[in-house]
Amino acid sequence: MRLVIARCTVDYSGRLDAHLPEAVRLIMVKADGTLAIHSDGNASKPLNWMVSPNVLETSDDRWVVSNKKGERLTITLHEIIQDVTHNLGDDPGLVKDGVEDHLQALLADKPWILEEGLTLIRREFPTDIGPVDLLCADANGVTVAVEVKRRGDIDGVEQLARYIERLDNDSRLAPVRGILTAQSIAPQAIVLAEARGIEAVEIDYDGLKEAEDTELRLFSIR
Amino acid sequence: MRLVIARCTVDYSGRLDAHLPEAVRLIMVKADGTLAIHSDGNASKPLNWMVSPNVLETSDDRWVVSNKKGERLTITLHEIIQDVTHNLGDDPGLVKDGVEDHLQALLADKPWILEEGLTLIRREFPTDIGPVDLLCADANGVTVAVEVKRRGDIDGVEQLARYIERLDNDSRLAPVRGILTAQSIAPQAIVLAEARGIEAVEIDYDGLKEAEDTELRLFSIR
DNA sequence: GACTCTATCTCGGTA
DNA sequence: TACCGAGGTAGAGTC
Repeated sequence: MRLVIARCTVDYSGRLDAHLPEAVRLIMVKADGTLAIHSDGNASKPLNWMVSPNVLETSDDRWVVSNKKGERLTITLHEIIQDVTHNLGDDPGLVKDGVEDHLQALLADKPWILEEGLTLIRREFPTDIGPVDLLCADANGVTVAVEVKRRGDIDGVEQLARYIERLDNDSRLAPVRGILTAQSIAPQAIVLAEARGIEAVEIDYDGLKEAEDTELRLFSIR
Repeated sequence: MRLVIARCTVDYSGRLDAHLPEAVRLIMVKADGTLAIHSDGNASKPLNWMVSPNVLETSDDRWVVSNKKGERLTITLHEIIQDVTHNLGDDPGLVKDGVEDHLQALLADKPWILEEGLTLIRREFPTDIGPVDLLCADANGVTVAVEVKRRGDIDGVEQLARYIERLDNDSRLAPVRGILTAQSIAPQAIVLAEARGIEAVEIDYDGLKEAEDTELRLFSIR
């Protein structure tokens, strides 16, 4: 990683046009070529950037970064205050927990947590307006579309309602019920879900994970 | 701005839980307290971060950043390789061109680009669920609600459908047609728009800008 | 402060 | 590769 502190002006032309007047900024160049220009205040995001893959051409006072899509970032250097390079090496990467995907995987594995007798037909069931998180069948064989969210909001209810509308057009699936499930569901979302005939089910992710671990300890050797 | 290159491990607990194993990384601390941790590759985004306002407590080998919302970032420093601080000063900020607002302004000026005979009634026409980008009348005097996006997605169709539903309640405006317009429109959005009786119109912003410039050259002295 | 909407969103997944 | 949805979205504007 190369870190340059410099007084510079910047022009970007690509998905939009943007210009940065002369000021002192940090220019960060990562090992893969990703370049970012940061100011000191009022934003965690860079002012300007160009992600890898790209081509960087440098002369004494001008850097030009361009990519295949025809985007171009031009940095004019007026004064270089510091210029250091460090080899950071590979990063083992981030370990995340508690996101929607884990919830979905967990519920795909054990749909009966949501409702007794519920069985999985397919995860990410495709429709022409996007995939339904989980398509299931209830104890009576009725199709159930399940939308999994980390947090249940009005958007999630709307999204599920759209899917149900689509699925109901398929005579092999109709009629279709809906369940919105999340770790916590906003009161407004519960109201809207009721109005739409959709069930809202809060689940305890941490509790489930624990149960999962217990089960693993019971049924497998680790 | 303070730049620390250090071998470190990081734990974040807040909107999710995340952990970074030991590795050499860049820790960037901006003047406003915003902190970001970058690796050297494969991402323009920081691995972990905490935006201002926050509180940073530092000891020799441990930094703890926390905020009011109960989020907490813990950095354990195993080896500090470099630690520099620069005062960058205020940044004059970014000048942009080509975003949704420009499209809207352009279409407000020349609504007939979308459909022959279309005239503007009002830009940002208020409803009780938010403003309609452009309210127009077609060649037959029928009200047309126009939603302008840089990119047309399902959300935009829903948004426009909600506005139309609202406007149709106003006997002075009903019946109301809808046009979703964007530089590019997703296939799913086109499907949903058709199902909702909404037209989807792609427009060429660059071409229009050029036409604009030509027109300016023809009709004004610059 | 809470809500809404845009974004050079970024990022990961899948067809 | 392109498209699509999620995000600790961030950030800006409005109420």
